[in-house]
Amino acid sequence: MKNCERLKYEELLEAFKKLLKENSLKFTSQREAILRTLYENEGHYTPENIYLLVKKRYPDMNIGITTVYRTLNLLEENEIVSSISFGISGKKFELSSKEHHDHLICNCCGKIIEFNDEKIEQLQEKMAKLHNFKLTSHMMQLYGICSDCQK
Amino acid sequence: MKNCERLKYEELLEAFKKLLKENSLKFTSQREAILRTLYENEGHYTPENIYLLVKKRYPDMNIGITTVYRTLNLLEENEIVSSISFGISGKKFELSSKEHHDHLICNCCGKIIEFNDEKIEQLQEKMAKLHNFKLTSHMMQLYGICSDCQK
DNA sequence: CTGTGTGCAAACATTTTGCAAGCAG
DNA sequence: CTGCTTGCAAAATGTTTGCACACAG
Repeated sequence: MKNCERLKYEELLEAFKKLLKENSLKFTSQREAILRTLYENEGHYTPENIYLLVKKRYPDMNIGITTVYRTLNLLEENEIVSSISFGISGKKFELSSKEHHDHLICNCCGKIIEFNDEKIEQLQEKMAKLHNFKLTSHMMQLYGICSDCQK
Repeated sequence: MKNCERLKYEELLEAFKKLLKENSLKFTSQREAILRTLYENEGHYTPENIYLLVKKRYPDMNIGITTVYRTLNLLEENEIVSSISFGISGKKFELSSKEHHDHLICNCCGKIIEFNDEKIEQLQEKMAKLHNFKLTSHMMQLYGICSDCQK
């Protein structure tokens, strides 16, 4: 796990606590467990995935999948995680990093590669302007066969 | 409805019949009703939407939502329709046109505008190449507030 | 006739909601 | 203490499957 460029966990946690306080919400062990699990497992997960990861990481914690859904929605509303719905079954969530990125998805093994291209971003802005849209967000997915699966 | 640039319905129908014949499948009134409904209603619809449109257009036809799902899957496998899953609840389908396009989606009223930008397409190809992906398809969605909703 | 297609009901899968008890502040 | 949170079960959605009958070829 590369730590150099990433937000430290403590900073993330503080941001979360601040957010909770501002909204008169409570800091609970379940909420922290979900946040930490997302932090420790970089990648894209379904609520079910995350639920299982939390149970594995905290075998003694009593947690229900309902809480995972509720917490993910809370985190998404506050842009701490972001979600993306790929073709099949449900949304997948990941921790938002500071940097926006797009996804390259292998049809064969499901691998997801993230990338970012400044020129594409600029063109997207241009297209929005052309249609008088005030852009709030965007996502792009490229589907294909990754180099491993081409062999 | 602009007919000038579009495939005539008869051509679409012939292509569908050909496809059915090649796979030893049968041409039924329900299948035609769904195809025609998609043709007559440009736009992006959920299976439920399409089911209701078909019932409205063919009040005397006995049709179940199951058939709509099965037919949409059949049409999608054969690339006569394509689907896209937006954030909320389920896939939406539309007739495939010859031209690939991307989507500009209003967060407020749900309006969908289609567009295409050759430069973006080229950059997408470039990104795929950079990661040794063999590209099969891609989709891009820009979310924002449309000009009407900004008022 | 044969085998595919259909509608219905039931099964599934995923996500949300109602509720009584638990716990953070 | 107060009221937000939780887990559970049930409900609500969205989609697929099993089956007996219908019908296209």
